[in-house]
Amino acid sequence: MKPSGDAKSAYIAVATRRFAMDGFHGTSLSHLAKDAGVSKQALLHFFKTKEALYAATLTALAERMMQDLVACRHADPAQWLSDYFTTLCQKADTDPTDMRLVVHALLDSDQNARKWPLRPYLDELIRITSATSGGRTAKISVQLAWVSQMIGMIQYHIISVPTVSGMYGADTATVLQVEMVKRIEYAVHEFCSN
Amino acid sequence: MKPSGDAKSAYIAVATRRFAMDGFHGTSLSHLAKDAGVSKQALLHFFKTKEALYAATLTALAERMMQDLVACRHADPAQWLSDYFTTLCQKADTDPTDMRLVVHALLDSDQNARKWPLRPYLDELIRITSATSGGRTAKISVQLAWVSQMIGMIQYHIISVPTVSGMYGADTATVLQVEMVKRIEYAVHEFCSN
DNA sequence: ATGCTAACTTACCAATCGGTAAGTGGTCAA
DNA sequence: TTGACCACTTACCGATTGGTAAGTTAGCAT
Repeated sequence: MKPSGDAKSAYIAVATRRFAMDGFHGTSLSHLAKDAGVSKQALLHFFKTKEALYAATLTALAERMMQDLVACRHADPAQWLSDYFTTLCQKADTDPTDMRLVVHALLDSDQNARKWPLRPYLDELIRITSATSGGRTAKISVQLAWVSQMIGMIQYHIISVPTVSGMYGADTATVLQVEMVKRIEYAVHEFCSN
Repeated sequence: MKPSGDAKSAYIAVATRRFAMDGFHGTSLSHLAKDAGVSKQALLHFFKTKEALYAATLTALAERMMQDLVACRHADPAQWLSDYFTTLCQKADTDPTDMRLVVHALLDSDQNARKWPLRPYLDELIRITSATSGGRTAKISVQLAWVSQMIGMIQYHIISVPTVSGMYGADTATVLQVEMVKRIEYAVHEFCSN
């Protein structure tokens, strides 16, 4: 018998991929079970409801994003932000799972009262921003606005690239990616240096 | 008996609201029928499948967005863009339906081969951008990248405002809105003037 | 009056949904 | 050896899903 933690996190990994692709309502427990190679009651053994499993994937997502952010730590906060946003954009380009999951969760979030697990991640981003020479002068709400504009640009870029490059040709995908990285670096420089 | 066109477009209006709120998979024909005050077979009489009804809402959405864009026509293309993006942002702030529908459609679009109806809208935006003094020099793909960055910022802003202002307090919503409009004007000026 | 068609309705269908109940087989401490 | 526990399975449940079939009703041209 496998140890408990392994199976549980394996189920979360499977659920993460499915929920990111098809959203909460587009994913059924049967599909998840088939993906994981077990019966669907194996999932319900660890997570009492489908909602609970979804919440667990969102919690894991939040931890992952926070770890990625901390992993880019740099003495210069502006460099930290620039590095983080750039690597986030590039990693998401090869695996858009996490970004899709965030956007799906955003679209679902306002009707049910599920608590939003990305608050510490946003708080940390604001903290870094407020440590830059340019961001120091701005109010917290303005920093929040800037931060959510940045991650919004990146996340939207990721979910729209397949469709847009499907319209205008596959070679446009690389242009979109390059332009996004350029805009990130420019925006960080413009906002974070006085 | 009502004329045909009225009922059909009324059903599309109902479906637009529901699909925008809950997405394709989160919306059932029964819910739509209850919203419209008819039996669900009334919907299936006009639209043979749920997918067909969804496609019709997306087509109507595309026409609406194109009309809104054309309605902002201005002699100066940069002013045109600035006006359009700003009014789009403000109208969507009071009624996020269309923006939510676009994002839902984006998340659904890459797996099935449904044709994307917003191509003419994007083309028109690129055409306007290429008419500005600053945009004239850029390649088409770069203009496409900039345009999709702009509408991405706006659409993501709209779908994230409820959640973010739910986290940081209701009064942050106005700050987010004001900062978004400021960023739009700045970005248009920066990209469109040489 | 009659027949045609458009716009529906009621009745029904197999399939699938999330979830419950009751085991089954293996591991491990006592 | 026993009994508890854990990870899981099979069997099953009522509700809901998208969709079909067969009417029903109203307007309208002939």
